[in-house]
Amino acid sequence: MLKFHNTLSRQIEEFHPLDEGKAKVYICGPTVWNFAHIGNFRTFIFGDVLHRYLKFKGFDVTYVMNLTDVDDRIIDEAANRGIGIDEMTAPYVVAFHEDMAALNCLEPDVEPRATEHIGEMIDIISRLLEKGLAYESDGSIYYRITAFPDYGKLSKINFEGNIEGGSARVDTDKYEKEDARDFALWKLVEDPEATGWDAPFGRGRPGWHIECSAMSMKYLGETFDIHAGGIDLQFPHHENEIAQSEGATGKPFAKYWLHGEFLKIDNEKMAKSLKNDYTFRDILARGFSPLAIRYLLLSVPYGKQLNFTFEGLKGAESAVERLRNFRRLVRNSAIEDNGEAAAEEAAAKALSDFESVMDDDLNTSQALASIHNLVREVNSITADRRLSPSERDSVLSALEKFDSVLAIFGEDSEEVLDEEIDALIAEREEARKNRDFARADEIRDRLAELNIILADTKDGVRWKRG
RNA sequence: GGCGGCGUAGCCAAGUGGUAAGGCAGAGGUCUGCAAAACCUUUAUUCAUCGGUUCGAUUCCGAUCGCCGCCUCCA
Repeated sequence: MLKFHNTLSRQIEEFHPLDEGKAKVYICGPTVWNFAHIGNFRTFIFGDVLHRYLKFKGFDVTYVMNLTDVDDRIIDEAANRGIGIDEMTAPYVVAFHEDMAALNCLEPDVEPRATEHIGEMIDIISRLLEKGLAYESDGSIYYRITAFPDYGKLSKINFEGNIEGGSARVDTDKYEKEDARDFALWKLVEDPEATGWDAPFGRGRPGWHIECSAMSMKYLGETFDIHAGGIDLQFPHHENEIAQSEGATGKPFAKYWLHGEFLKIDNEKMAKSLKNDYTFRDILARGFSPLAIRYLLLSVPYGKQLNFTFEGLKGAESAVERLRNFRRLVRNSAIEDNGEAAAEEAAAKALSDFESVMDDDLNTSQALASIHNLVREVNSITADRRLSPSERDSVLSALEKFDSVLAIFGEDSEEVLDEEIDALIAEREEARKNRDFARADEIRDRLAELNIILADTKDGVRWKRG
């Protein structure tokens, strides 16, 4: 039974989420105005694991990730350059897709953009106006928080202490708002030259939060299962989404809220000023593989801060390589119909461990441990004897299942023996038999230049591409 | 000022009221012509500090120190 530890979900136990075999998931995606940094990808990779695990559990999943392309920074920069918003964001959208693909993330079922859902946003704002949950002031539209008593239940924010405490910066001067906490749903654009959209309540631009209410409900319904995103979005973004959506529909919005915690870099916060806000591309340029990056980002459960270091990334690289070697060795291992089943039992145990820890709020840390345990056990077995056919099949099948969720093994390059390589290996074997080790090593070096790494085992010569 | 999280071996870290997963790195060994890979053994009487509750706490409570986050459209 899949459980999440989010506090809000515990408060709404009357829900029976995921009980109809369907899972509807919305995750707040990137603002497509630059290359996303590695911290963003932690959240997106966690979202991907959620997506994959729900499928693993047999749910019919609808996974929606939005691309935020309505943002004053984007709109104004596009206007400065005299190009459209789409043209402005296109390179970053392409880059984002490339990065996500490199990180083995499944494509979302829907990837809606804010610019294409202005009409839906206007509809929600109109409903809020009708219900008295929104009001017009100086041509802009604001949400009336005093009319939504549940406000603050997600982030458990205490406004009284906050505001009286003196450190909360709520700009009361800028607009004529009824309450300092009220937020913009629609921002009036007075300059006819400036980019804006027409609405019954005036020409303007949508507030930041309304897009996610509009797009999530359009594709998933007024009540859906899981809403995910980075922890920083919890307040005010997600709090405001709840207020807008539940205010407009009168129905519960998302049943579960999952927030990806922040990354620390070398135990410091990630910040532009510290110059440690690496993009995925920066890290690739340092020679690390996407698989290792994915592995490292999954090595700590999503709800905990993760200390990202390049030393840790090297470790992840080794760990991934070990897993890949293991799969290759099992796949190529000689088998023997010996009726043994110890490895089969280990595989079954590992799978059941994997599922029970993943069920517990997606504990990827322990999920990885269950895989490593299997590796160690099967390696011990194969050191002594050959696997039985059913042992080998069950181990390979378990690995496939693990990887359908974690996606850390990567593609297995089919080891088709080129005739040239084949001939060289045969020649080397001949040389070794004749104890002409100089020649044997020469051939091994030659193959190494071709990026072929040899391994002599008692079952014959193995090779892999380096 | 308000709210929340964290502090576990050299490093990254999981976890639990009953006596510490996993990975990386290190050390020794097996195997090998040498390597590589793999395997075995090995690294925390101890989980920031000080008190309290308990038969028993790393795990619960309180205090202290340190770090991080949200309250600023930064994942």
